[in-house]
Amino acid sequence: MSAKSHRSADAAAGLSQQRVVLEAMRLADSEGIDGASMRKLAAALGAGAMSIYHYVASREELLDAMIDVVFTEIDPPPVDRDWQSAMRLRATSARAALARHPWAIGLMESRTTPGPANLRHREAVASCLRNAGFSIVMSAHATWLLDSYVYGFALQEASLPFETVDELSAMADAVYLPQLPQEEFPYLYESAAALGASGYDPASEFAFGLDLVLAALEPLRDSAPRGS
Amino acid sequence: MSAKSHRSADAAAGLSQQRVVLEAMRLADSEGIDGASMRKLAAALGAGAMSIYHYVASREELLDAMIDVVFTEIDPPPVDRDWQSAMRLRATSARAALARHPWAIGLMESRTTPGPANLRHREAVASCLRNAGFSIVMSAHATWLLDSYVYGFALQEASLPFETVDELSAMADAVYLPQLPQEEFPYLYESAAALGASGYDPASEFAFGLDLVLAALEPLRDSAPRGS
DNA sequence: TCGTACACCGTACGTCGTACGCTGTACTAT
DNA sequence: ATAGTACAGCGTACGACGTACGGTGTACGA
Repeated sequence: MSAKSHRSADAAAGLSQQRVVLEAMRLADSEGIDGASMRKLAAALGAGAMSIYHYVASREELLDAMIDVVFTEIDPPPVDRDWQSAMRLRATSARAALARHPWAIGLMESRTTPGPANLRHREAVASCLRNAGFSIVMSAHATWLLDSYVYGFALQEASLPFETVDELSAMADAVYLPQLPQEEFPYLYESAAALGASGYDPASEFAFGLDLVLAALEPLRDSAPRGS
Repeated sequence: MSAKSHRSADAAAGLSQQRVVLEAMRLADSEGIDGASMRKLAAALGAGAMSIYHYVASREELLDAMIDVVFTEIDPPPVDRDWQSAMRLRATSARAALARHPWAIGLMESRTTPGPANLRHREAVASCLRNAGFSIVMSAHATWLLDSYVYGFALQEASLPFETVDELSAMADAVYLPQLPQEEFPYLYESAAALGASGYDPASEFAFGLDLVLAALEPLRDSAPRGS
């Protein structure tokens, strides 16, 4: 018996807001967001259901905290790089984080108040763009555009019915193609056939659109700002 | 008493898969997706909770059907226009539909099998791009990019804490700005201040990124395909 | 007249979030 | 040593949820 626990099951005694939120994320990652119910979360922590409410005011607040941890995991754009590679690094990191935590995407829709990590991250992005010579409104445009792309890509990626490239090829050939009446959907069919044949990599698909957007944004900077 | 109803409360007697799904959408639009529970839906239809299961196998299937109706509301790219305006129309229509039905965005993440309207829509998009001279893989790239932008924009728009432009100005000045420590978040602050001053229109914000992406895609078509 | 199919419903089970009030421990002031 | 107070955690209970199961009345063909 550990010195700390004063009664019954200890289970690495001593909860904390951190431990609660992290365990909730672990559960949501592996079981889906419904797997992270208050009761199951408590059980996973070796505690009673109501104990959680000492560290989190409500389920809503827990979800907000989980989202903010996700933002913690997204690298801000590094300051010592040209703006394109800086933003590319941040976007890539964001996609990875959202792929790791697919439940976060669906959550963003209902949740409106940004947490501190979220704010810090946005500040870093705004700083990067402004210092690269974008005007205030241009920075806002660029942020909307880039964020839309990242979130939308993550959303689509999360709704793909497979996890790995091999699974795709297998599924495309075995399930998808036979179900697609070729006469009714000729273009979808040719596309699915090509995909099944060539394999498919979400990471490089993501890079394609990202580079295209970054390049299109480049000429919208003010000429000769300060650094970079 | 209408001739059709054989017992008790009629409530425009005669359910149907259509009526069920549309009422569910109406409820979700006005009360959020949680407002469209099976019981509340049944109540709104003047029926008992279990009656719904005669038209829909499960809640999951109901949600799938709702999503497919949303795709019904998105105009496919018209065939008689150049590819850019065709795709612009479709994207604009998609944004509008998703703004009308914000619950649909969060749903896409969990739901993997596309309904018939979804398939028809994707086919029309693929057809438009292929006929505009994009190669098979280029069409796929363009679709991913454009869809990512549309979905991501809708996701961000749905998580905005206000509905109208006036609300934004009011909120920016009254709530947002005072909460943002100017020393800690100088760039966010200047951005919020500019937004509060100038007003903000989601529709034109959407158009900005969309036009930029469409223009960036233009040179990726094969030279001299067939029409257009 | 009977039988069968259909449309619909009531009840019940297990789950959920959480309000409320109770425990036992630790620490502080006397 | 004693009393008081704060903290951490729990048990129970309530109303909502999705839905399995087994009705029950009406309509209609034979």
